[in-house]
Amino acid sequence: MQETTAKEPFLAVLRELAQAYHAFSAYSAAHVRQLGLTPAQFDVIATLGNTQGMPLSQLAQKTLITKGTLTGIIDRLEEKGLVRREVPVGDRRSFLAVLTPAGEALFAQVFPAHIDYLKRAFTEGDEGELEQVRRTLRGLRGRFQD
Amino acid sequence: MQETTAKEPFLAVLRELAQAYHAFSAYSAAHVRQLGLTPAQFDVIATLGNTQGMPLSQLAQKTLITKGTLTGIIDRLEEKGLVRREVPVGDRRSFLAVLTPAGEALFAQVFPAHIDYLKRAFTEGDEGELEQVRRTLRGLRGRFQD
DNA sequence: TATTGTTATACTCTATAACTATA
DNA sequence: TATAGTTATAGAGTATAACAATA
Repeated sequence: MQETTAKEPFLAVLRELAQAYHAFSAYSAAHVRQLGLTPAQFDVIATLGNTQGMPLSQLAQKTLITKGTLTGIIDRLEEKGLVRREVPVGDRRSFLAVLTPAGEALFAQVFPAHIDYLKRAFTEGDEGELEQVRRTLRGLRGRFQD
Repeated sequence: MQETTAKEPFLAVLRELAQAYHAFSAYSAAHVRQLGLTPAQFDVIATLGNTQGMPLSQLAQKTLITKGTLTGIIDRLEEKGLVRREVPVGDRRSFLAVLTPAGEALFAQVFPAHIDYLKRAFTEGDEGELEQVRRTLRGLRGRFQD
């Protein structure tokens, strides 16, 4: 996926996709780590924010983290006192992952700050253009998973 | 980066970027692992293919892998007999990473197959569209690193 | 039997920084 | 001093499969 050739335009697209994602990741992670969280941990906090909690299965779906890995991430967030497991009524096979008060406080404090940080990369007011970019990416994703 | 709000269209874009990349990664990695390589190892093999080898520093740049990690990856590829380190004339601080004959054979065998595999996601003949997608991604990347 | 999540194993990759050898 | 790469440390994510509890 390294050499861009005129013969394989789709390779150039994939390389750009990887590089765009990498650039975004590095940009975002630099900020997240200052908060003492890994990107995956931040993702979980951000996903649980403003919810009543959700089953680990649903959390795994939303964060794109596999269930085995998620167990470890939730463990570490529990150690930090940011998340707790709650047994939902009606199905004792599962747990809800829920933000603790400390987790909610952290979310309220750092999530908007992170959004602002990300937003700095989008200074110009290109509204309709963003919608077009979003559609383009949606289409690209669809090629690999539909 | 989970909830898409009309108020923050750029968040929707970033979420799509993450999901598009994730979908592509999963699609590609499923094939790569069948070859007994990790995605990072495949990336190195693919980058070294059809070259005379290159300094680890350059390889790190191209693959987006940091130099510390690259040391370990090259070590494992050396153990597999696919890559060797070569001391270039004129600068004994560095090494060239070079495919061994076995590495070249593997490259010749699996690289085109992988390209074909990836290509299956791009069945329609949308030539000019791909160029547009590439430009869109290039622009998105630029927001985070320029 | 199927589902949810945990555990175990064994690797692989990551970031960071200190370190060695060479330039 | 600066550069190329290695090493050390510590943590985090991956795949896979077996497992327990519940449905």
